[in-house]
Amino acid sequence: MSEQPTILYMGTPDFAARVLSTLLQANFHIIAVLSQPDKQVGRKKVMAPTPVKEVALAAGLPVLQPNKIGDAYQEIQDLHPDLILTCAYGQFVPERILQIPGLGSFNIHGSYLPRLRGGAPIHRAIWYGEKDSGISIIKMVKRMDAGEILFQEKVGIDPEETTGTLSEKLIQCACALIVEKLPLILSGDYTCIKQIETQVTFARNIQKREEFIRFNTDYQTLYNHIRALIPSPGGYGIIKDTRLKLLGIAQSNEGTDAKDGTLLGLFPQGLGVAVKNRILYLTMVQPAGKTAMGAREFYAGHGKDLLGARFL
RNA sequence: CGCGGGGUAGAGCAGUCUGGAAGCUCGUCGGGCUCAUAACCCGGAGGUCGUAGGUUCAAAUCCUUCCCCCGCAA
Repeated sequence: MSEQPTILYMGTPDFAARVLSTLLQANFHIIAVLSQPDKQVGRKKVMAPTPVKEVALAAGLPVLQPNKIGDAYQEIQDLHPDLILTCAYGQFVPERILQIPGLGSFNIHGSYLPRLRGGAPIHRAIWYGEKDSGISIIKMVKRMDAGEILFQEKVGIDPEETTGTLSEKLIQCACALIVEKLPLILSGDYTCIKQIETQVTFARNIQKREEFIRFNTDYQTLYNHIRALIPSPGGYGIIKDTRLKLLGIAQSNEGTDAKDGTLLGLFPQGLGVAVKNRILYLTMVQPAGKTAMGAREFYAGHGKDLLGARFL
């Protein structure tokens, strides 16, 4: 047991927590975990541990949460990790830290690199209408997600995929891949492939203002935009001064003469909205101040006021 | 003390300002109509109006307590 190389794991959100759980279950020798600092969450200002921290604490692992990772340089060095593994940590890791472990520093990234480097690869994959994405295990270098690729695996994206469903697929892929390949990495049994720079694309983090959905855009673009934000952070449209989160949608081929954004009524498939002379169905919706509800429920309470009204 | 919306029938809402018989759209149950229906018609069941107290002849409605849910912002 103690002969195994030691691993320092760095991660923050649920995605990284699931991977950590899997690694622990597979008995890899993780000696400590780095995660983003706890932050106040919600209206009550409750300090919430990050998902990775929760898993780590449950496993009895020490957790470091420096505001700036550089602040923890000494502690990291004192841990003498043989290897650093990151997965959606949320901070840029400086070179001097990457160089600490003898076996190197590696990152699990939620895209098929070199496509979609950056912080929101899952959201962007759907937003950009990609047909597939994947998981890549790469060497960490100075530039974000630019290191050489050790292993990667593709994951298909269905036409009706959302960020939620794709995340689940990618998590499972990541868990399987890292459990299979980590032993090879620990033993140095791998080859590196340089990323082809001409094929690089970027997946910037989602900005607040990108959560606002306008209904006067191209049908497919709008559809991709909305499903990319499901379930989180959730895109919203504005109709009659009311903010409506759009949490479930479906395409259709049915036509309509109504202007873009017109709420056509309740159909078996959901609330019909006109977009470029085609109907888009809203199946799950959340008015500001309310809990999420299905199309039928929303229509029961608000239908008569909003029939014929238009989203901006 | 960050800003704000809300808790009324199984669901979603109106009613609260200007106290005075519990309403709307659905669902559900029963019946009818139709070649047919997540269509239409008729009828029924179902609510101590979040909690606790106060004011009043009378409280969903006014005052106060507490609990819970959510949007924004961070």
